[in-house]
Amino acid sequence: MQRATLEDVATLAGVSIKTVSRVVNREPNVSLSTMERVSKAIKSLNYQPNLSARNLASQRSHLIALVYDDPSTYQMASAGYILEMQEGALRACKNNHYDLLIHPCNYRSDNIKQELLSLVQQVRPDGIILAAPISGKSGVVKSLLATEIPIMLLSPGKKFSGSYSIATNDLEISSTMTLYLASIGHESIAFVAGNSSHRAVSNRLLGYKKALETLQRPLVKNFVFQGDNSVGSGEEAARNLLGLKSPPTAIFAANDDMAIGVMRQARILGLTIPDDLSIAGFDDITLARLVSPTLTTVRQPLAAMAERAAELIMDEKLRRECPELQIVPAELQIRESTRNPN
Amino acid sequence: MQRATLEDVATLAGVSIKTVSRVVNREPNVSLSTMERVSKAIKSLNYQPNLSARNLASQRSHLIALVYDDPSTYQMASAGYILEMQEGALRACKNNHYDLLIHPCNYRSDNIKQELLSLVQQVRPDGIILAAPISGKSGVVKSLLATEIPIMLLSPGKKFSGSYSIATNDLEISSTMTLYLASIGHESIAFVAGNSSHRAVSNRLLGYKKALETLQRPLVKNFVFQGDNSVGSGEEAARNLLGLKSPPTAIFAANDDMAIGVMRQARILGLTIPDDLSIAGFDDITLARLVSPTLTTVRQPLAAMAERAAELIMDEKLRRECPELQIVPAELQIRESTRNPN
DNA sequence: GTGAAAGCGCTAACAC
DNA sequence: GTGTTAGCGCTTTCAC
Repeated sequence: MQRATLEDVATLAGVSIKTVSRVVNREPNVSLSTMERVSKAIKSLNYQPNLSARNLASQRSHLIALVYDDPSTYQMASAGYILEMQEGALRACKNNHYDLLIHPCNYRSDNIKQELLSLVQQVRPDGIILAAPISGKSGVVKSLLATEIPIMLLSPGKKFSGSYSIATNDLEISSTMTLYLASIGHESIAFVAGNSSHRAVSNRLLGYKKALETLQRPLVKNFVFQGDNSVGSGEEAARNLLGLKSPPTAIFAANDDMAIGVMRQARILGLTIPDDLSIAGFDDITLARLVSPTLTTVRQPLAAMAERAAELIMDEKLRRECPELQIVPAELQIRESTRNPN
Repeated sequence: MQRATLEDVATLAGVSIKTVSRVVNREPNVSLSTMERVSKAIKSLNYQPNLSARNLASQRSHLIALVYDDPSTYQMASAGYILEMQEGALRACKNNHYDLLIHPCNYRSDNIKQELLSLVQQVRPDGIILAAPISGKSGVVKSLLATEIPIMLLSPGKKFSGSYSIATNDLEISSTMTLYLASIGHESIAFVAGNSSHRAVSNRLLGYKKALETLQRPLVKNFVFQGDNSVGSGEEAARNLLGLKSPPTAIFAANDDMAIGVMRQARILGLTIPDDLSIAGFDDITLARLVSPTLTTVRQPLAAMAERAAELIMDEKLRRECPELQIVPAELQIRESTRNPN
């Protein structure tokens, strides 16, 4: 199939290629009649602009690169996350005739910087979206900033001026979850903290603490268990917290994996969820809806965040008008694993 | 950051751009000494070829498009599949300096044909991988064939000459699974058939039948329940099959969702899995390893299939030498949900 | 309102 | 071995 070019269209419509280009790009200064003539020619030849040619001439690729930690190195636990981000980014792309290029890369790899630099310089995406935890790697972000394409950081560990950060209100929503547990009658609420290397995760502990302050309750040291984000550490937390002489009636874990560990261990200890113990998590992983009882948790609007990121890349005006840090609020997902105590 | 061009490198190395081009593309006819000089210049300028320019000139984009049914329309049940395909395709891409562009689209949409045609004509990927069930849509495949880029079909419903198909041995492996169940002592094995619109799924029923022939057992009509690939139809199948006056001791479902439905319903009926009933599925979805007991199933090597597809796109020679239909064998995943009866 | 001409950075075909 | 010359199909600048 021979694809039509601007010139073919121009010849057929009896105008210059520039005029056709104007019509294609919806630029002003075309009379209605010629526009119609050109439109007809475009349709009859089934003309489609060649992206490469357009990119070469205009220095835009109509491509967005989405970069995240390679799930295969993580045993696909993060499948839901990744698809959600892809979905959000794609939604924005489809509305704007952009395409999405995905580029998982190993967080731990040393040459990730070089790898992304190559990606940017060769493919020349119009912007790049970095998902956590890569969005927190200073070296990577900094070297990318030098390429002068818009850098979007999803839930970054820190702020990098020159780039845009899109994050959730981890602290506030964690506070809200804690307050929710209190509101349904829990007097003693424990917290399983996560690996503090991710800034977002440590903010969750701060949210828990803030809620206690709001409630004018003391922070009981024994009620905060330091986990490491793994299911195993959730189990350990449960053994520890439920072994206290006055155990909590609710446990809020900084991520779903740990919450599921808590759930599993609580059941081994003979407790019924949520009758004997309420459990809440954070992240809303796929499994959260599949365990029984289903897990009360916090849902990060990852799709919305990625969509926003993509929109900002595609719209320079929007970008200039918005702050470098934007918050997309998370939401409580109240399910079966929490209810009033006793 | 100003990116270097071939010309910059040529100037610095004191050669023509063609020579630099030769070095970059590892073409022959460059003396060792000039090659070294050029290499040095490339490094010092951190030269990276501009893909758009290369594409425009050479008619290759170093881009592969992966097209699949949009998971958001399916509630993300297929998350595992998609990531596996992406992973496989990406693995091949990384080895060859290609990039991957993903393009989910709604299977049911009417203008999917036009949408993919636009994708191909605008982005000009060097090839396109169509996942099932889109790989079975005649109209789509045919119109894509006209674009003359390599079309790779993953587990297609039919064969389309001119395109390449990469499939698993659904029939044989289903037979193998049935034989396996027989081999551990099951005398009566029921089958839950899936929606026959997908050719692969109906092949599974044929495999079951073939195994019965091999075993010289009669095909009991009541032992084949027609489901629709959903968990709900699995539950229905269980109610039906286990309500028979001589119920089967093993149930093999044509996909994991239905197997999980069977499992759920069997438990409601008071049966213990696998003591009272063995259950096997097909697909090895993420959930298969998460349910308890873990589900015996068949694993399609989706990553390997996608990888192979990508390799064929990137290597024309390979493509010419291989048959249009290639089989990548599936594997039994024996887990906890099957054991000897009684 | 419209068009001519000059590139964007690269590859291809052909000299030398 | 190496260089020269045309483009690839589009946008951009500027003239009309």
